[in-house]
Amino acid sequence: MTHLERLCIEKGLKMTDQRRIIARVLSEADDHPDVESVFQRASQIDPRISLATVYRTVRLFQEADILAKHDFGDGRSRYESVPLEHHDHLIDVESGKVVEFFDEEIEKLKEAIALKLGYALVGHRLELYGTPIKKSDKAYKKI
Amino acid sequence: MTHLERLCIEKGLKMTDQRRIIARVLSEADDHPDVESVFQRASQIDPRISLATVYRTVRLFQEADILAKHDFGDGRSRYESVPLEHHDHLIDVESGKVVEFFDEEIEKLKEAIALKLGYALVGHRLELYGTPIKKSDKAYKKI
DNA sequence: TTATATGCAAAGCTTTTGCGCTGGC
DNA sequence: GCCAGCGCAAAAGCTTTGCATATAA
Repeated sequence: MTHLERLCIEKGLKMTDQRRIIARVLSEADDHPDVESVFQRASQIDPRISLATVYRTVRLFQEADILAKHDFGDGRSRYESVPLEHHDHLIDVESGKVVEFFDEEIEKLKEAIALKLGYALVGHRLELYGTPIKKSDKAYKKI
Repeated sequence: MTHLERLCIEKGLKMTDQRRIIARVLSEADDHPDVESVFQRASQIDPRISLATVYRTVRLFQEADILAKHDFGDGRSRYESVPLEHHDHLIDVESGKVVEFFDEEIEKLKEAIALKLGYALVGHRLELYGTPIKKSDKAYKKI
């Protein structure tokens, strides 16, 4: 049983074949697939699945807080099973590759800034967009 | 002449009545309007304006780097004239209010993290989502 | 059994685009 | 006068939904 399926059961969600398959696809993904990709991967496992169900299921999972929705600026939503430990994303604007990172210091700052403004932090999103540094680049000299 | 119109001229953009009006609406906005809002405000100044032109114009301004596009997770894009100094956003999830803030330390960290990962930072987005802290809240005690 | 989930196709929303007309420069 | 910009309406892309059928509990 996959990680996400276990979480579904813990949340008391009714498990259908479709949900199990979608949970598996999302659990096994090491990228950040959009709905279309999830649908394609799920269809390969079982063609008896519809795009509407994928949309309904990712929404369900999201509302159950076991799936995170991201928007990397390309017009569609991308998904990622809620990781054990939080992380942020750096998007390579040349290749579209997504690099995950975690920085303790920046996490503390987020909390502190919200507090200073009079808010309790309930969510946060940080995305960095960058181009790979090559030795010839000016930026490389900074290192 | 509004701030944004001046920037348009500096960038050498051809100025039509419509662009001037849209620039004015965006310059005078102290919120983060979506295209529909910009269209409505512009229409009040001059009804001879179409939604398509608003879309084309915000895109043009964005490509000229004089307008910033945001996505606060409600399905449409929100716009803000590029501020003199960069800032991030905290979104009040109860009221939808958007608070702008700037934190030197977090800005430096963004750059440093990208560099550490081998990237030159070309863009970044930080949004905090929070609920207002009342004296009765548990979080209030942290202050 | 009974409420809930699914598939299909239609519709909804935001955003883009083709085309003939208008208007800056 | 010419090329870019505009309005209009159609279409495109992502996502949601109505309805009849199927299925988990």
